[in-house]
Amino acid sequence: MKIGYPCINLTLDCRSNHTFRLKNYSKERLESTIEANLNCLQKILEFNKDNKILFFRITSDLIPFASHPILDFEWKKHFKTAFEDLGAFIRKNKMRITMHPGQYTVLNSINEKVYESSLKELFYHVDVLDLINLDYSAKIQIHVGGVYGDKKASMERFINRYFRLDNKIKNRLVIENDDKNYTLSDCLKINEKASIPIIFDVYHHQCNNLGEQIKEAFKRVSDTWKEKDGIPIIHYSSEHPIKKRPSHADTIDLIHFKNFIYLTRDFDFDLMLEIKDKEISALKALEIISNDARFLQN
DNA sequence: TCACGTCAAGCAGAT
DNA sequence: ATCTGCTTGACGTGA
Repeated sequence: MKIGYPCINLTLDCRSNHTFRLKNYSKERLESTIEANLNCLQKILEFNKDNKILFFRITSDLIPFASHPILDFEWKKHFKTAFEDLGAFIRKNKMRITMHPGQYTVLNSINEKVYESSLKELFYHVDVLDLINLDYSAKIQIHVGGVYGDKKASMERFINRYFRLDNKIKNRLVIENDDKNYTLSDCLKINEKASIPIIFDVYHHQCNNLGEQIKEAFKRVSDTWKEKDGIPIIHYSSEHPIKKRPSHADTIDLIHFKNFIYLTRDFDFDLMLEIKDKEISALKALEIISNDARFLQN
């Protein structure tokens, strides 16, 4: 079991998600921004290594405007070596990496233009993970998408479009249950047809479910991950103590977390903590699982 | 130097 | 009709 956090490290004084306004776009500005982002990413990974955090989500903002028509800079060629170095570091330290395209990536959109730009965005994410030279356990996770008043048709549209995807994307793409539209049960139905692995988000499930208990859910979800996909990925958060659902907690609730770890003791998985204080909570979680057999076997 | 309106892009649900 | 949340945070203009 590896513990991870998404995109941003709050302890370090650098960010790997620097961007700028489209109206200020220039090749030079893009190059210097990417360079700063890659440098910071390296620092974050070093921090993670030093703190035994072996799971991390790379921000989609790593390359600003990567799928935008304005882009006129060959960033893949230009930063080839930097990506190779990152890859060597990640593989040497047996880290797991994921990426999560934003809310504008909607594979099942009824708007053809949105569908096309979503494909571009998926290729961008694939390019990053391919340049870093990671195996297919490095996943790109998306939600199923929009409902458009007809969930059945929208799920079928997702499946049909999934089948037509380039293998480069299919090898890495996974779906995650969301807090409003597509439940675990919906994702499992899609998996039956498309064999796409499912990231189970425990907190989303709490917000949006058909009554499945955690253990039952873990069993079903684990079966969707094949050998080449790596062990299952689980997303964990708990609800904010004051704000109403679906607000994520500001920091980890240690009692809730201990209970979760105990409940899932029969399963092995990598755990992404979607909690606002990022690595602070990840470090607390690590301490709790430091004597767990699933952690020790890594 | 700092505050605060705005940022490439979608969708659903609440106000 | 407009706002909010989603990975919400970072940019950048104006004072």
